[in-house]
Amino acid sequence: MKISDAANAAGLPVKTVRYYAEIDLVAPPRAENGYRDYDAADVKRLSFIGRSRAFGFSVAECRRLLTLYDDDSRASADVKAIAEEHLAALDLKMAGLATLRAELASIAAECKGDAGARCPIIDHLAGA
Amino acid sequence: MKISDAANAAGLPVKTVRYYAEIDLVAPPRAENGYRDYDAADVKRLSFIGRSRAFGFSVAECRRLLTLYDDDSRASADVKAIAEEHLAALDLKMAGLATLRAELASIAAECKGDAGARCPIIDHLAGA
DNA sequence: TCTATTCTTTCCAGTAACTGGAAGGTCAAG
DNA sequence: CTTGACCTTCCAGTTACTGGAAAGAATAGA
Repeated sequence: MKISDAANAAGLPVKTVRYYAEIDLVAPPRAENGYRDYDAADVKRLSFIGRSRAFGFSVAECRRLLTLYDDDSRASADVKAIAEEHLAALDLKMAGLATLRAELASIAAECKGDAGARCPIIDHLAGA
Repeated sequence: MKISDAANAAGLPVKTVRYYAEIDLVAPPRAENGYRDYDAADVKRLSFIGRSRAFGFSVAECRRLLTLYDDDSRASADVKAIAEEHLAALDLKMAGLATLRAELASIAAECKGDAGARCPIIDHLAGA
C-alpha cells in the first residue's frame, strides 16, 4: 500500500506519515520503485500513534507506548505508569494555566478599556 | 551597563537578553568595544517583557504590548483587547486540556496496572 | 503511444523561543 | 603578564511537524 493510502486509512497527513518513517516510528520497507510499502499492521500502528498524539502524548511517549503495544508479554502496569505520568503533567500544566488566567483576569478587570492612556494592565506588567 | 548586569536586573538569562536584542525587541546601542550598552530604560523594558512572558503572552504580543507601553497616547482599550484575546486563548487551551485529561483518566481507571498484559489503555489507543 | 496529471521521492527551510557550546576578542585583578 | 570572567558571533539542537522545490514513477485519457 502506498503512503497516501496508509495516511488516509490512519487519518494522518502524508507529510506526517513520512516524518514518522524518517524518525523510525513506523518505517515500512521499500517497493522496487523506491516507494514506501505500507501494510495493514503499519496502518494500525499509525492509527495508534494518531490517537496517542491526540491524547497529548509526546512522540517519545508514543514510541514507548508502541513498544508496549507490540509486546505481548507487557505488564499493563508499565502502560498505566506512562498514562499516570502524563496525567500528572497535564495537571501541572492546567494548574499553571489556571493560576495565570486568574491573575491576568483580575488585572484586566481593573482596566477600564477606554480611550484613556491610564492602564492598570500596563502598570502591572511594568512592575508597579 | 553590560548585558549581564541588565540581565540580572531584569531577572532574565543573558542568552535570552541577547536573543531579544537580535530580534529587535530591546536593542541597545553598542559601546566602543562592541559590547551592548544597556541603560535603565532598557532594563525596564526587559522586565516588562519578562513579566509579560510569565503571563503567557507570546513574543509577538510582547512586542505589541511594548509599543503600547511606550505610547503615552495609547488607548487602554487596545491593551485590554490584547489581554482579553489572550484570556480567550487560555480558556480554549484549558478546556481542551480538561477534556483530554478527563478522557485519559477514565480510560486509565479501567486498567488494573498489574503484571498482566491485558490493558484497556492500549486497547483504546489501538482503536478498540 | 503520447501526454497530462497525479503520485512518489529527497532535501531544504521555517515555525516559537530560546538554549548550549565553540572559537575568539576584551577587560579587570593580582 | 597571566589568569579568569566576561563579551562577541555563529552554529546546532530542541518539538513535531509543514510547506515547497526539483525530479523520477505511475496512471488515465486521447
